Amino acid sequence: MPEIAEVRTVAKTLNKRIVGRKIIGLDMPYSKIIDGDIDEFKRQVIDKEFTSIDNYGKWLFLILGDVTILSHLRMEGKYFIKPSDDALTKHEHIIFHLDDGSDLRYHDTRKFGRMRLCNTEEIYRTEEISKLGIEPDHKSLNKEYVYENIKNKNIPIKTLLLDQTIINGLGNIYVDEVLFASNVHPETLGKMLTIEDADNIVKSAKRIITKATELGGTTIRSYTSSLGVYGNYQNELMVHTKDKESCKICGSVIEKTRVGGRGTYFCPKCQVKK
DNA sequence: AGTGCGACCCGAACGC
DNA sequence: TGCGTTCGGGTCGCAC
Repeated sequence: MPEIAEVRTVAKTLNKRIVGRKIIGLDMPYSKIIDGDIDEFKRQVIDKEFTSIDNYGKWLFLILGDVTILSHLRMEGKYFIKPSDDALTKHEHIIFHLDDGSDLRYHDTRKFGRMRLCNTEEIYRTEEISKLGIEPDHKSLNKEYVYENIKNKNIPIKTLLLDQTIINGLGNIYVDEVLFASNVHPETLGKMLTIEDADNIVKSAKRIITKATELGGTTIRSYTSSLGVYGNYQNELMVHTKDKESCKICGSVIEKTRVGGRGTYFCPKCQVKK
């Protein structure tokens, strides 16, 4: 569930809370979260200090000077800061003991999240990061770029936007919102879309992600908070989670369907399939 | 190469 | 009530 706006919120909060703290110990009750050699990971992060926290799309960068932990929260990954002597809870899988008596704890009910180590100067050359597209609100994202990347695709636009290689950072919630705002039906194949559709998608994505970032992201379902921080974009949602409710624009009944195996909400009147 | 889909996970919601 | 089943959601890897 954490998409770009939520990950930015986590990065911002972690920057305030752990920069300057040194890792003095590490426990890994469920070490499969970490890709690569576990002992090497441990050896590399012990005695390092968090120098800054950043993100690119949904990827979080926990920067420890010359090495960086790439952390992907997938659906339910969360970080918490707690006193070291607090008992571990069921879904706390990776525990960083810090030099001020607190822990940074990675919590993930579904164990889908992943972490791996890389050299800080090589972040953008890693397999995970190098293939990612442009962030929705970055100035270099424009209609020509999007149009060129979708115009030959025999794939539904919803699926294309969820694949992170064109636009980086949109997930199921914001893709539904962007397509609604663009008057594009989620099942429309990439090759059916016009440059005007691409323009609408770009403009909507910029507006929606800018607003969602300002509001700290979206808090829906059981996924509530990370580090005690709640987002407020859920109050702005037009279609996502609105099955059978009336469209705020035209009054039609919002429908729920599946596109590429994902729950998809849309307005049948505002978003006509081509 | 391009495209589709199950696996990874587990708790909540749902159906009987 | 209590059980079994379905759903969800990001990404990878395999199958066609």
